[in-house]
Amino acid sequence: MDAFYVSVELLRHPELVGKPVIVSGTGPRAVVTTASYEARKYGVGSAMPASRARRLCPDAVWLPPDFAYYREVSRKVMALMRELGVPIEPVSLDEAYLDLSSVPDPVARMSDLVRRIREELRLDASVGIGPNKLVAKVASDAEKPRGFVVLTREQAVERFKDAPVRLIPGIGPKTAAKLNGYGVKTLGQLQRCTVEGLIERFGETHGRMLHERAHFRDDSPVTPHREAKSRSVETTFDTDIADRGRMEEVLARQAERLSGELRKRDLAGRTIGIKVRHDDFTTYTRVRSIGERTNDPEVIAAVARQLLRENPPKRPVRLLGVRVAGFAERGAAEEPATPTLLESG
DNA sequence: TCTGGGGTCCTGTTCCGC
DNA sequence: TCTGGCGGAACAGGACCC
Repeated sequence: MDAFYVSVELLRHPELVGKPVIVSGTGPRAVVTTASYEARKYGVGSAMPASRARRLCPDAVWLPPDFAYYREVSRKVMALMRELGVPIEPVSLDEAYLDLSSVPDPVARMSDLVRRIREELRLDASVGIGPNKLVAKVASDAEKPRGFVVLTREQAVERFKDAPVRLIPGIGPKTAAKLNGYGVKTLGQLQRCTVEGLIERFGETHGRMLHERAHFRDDSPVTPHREAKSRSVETTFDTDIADRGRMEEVLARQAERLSGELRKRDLAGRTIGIKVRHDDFTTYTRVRSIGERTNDPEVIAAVARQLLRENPPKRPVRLLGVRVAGFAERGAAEEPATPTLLESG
């Protein structure tokens, strides 16, 4: 979906159509969630500190995110997609892969889908069609907004050979900087690297992945349902806190919220963790596994508190978080009861 | 310029039991 | 009784994605 959160907001704020609109939190440490294409002209983009966005585009209209609403609209988009009757892998509220390999005329079906999304939901979408998820993903981004790009693997290799390596999902800032350090800036240059050379510099898995992706080879399946592995709640404070008692109160409240989310989904985990970010952005995490799975707010809070006491922050704290992982194995039978080892674990 | 929140996956290390 | 090797689980951190 194109600029999804902003576009959804424009449905209920039609007077803002054509204006620079930014969906973002309001605090001093907020970042931009989505910017309308008008705002992007000023250089505003996702994940940018809101303070900077405000300087770049002071006249933008600021809206706080309303994820409940976006979820509702997302469900309608996904429902239209599901009418195609093919495997669908939702990636996020605004993105999904469809396995069209069994469909006789995928281009026509996707044209229909985009038209229906536009007519019935008044929203724009971009489509990429290819022999695998990687080609489809890059193609879908290539001509946003309202893009519709169909490519073979060979066409993708040719079309993007002069693009920066960052174009490839999975090549982030660190990998791109490292590649640039070796003089590899474009996908064409990456395509000419030997797999041996990449493995030497990036390790077996990552090196091989870079080589495969440079050539737009990808055999990952469209996975309709994936089990959650962890669930977390974290908070960045408007101003740093140094008081240990206040930190423990925060952890307790987060444990309460997290417990609610877990119970809503009928999840419970054996591994409880905290995350601490100092004022200088150094971050550490600590986890502890306990004897049996839990979603009890008191138990989560007790372990979180214990972890914080055993690993006190060395500087003022800007972020605290709580996480629960280690859910039941998919399809596994209930674990036999084992004693909880809160103290010794 | 000063960096959200919610996730996944991978790697390297350490610990422990056999 | 001590030592060594091995494998799995747990843990910490980092890169990345939307």
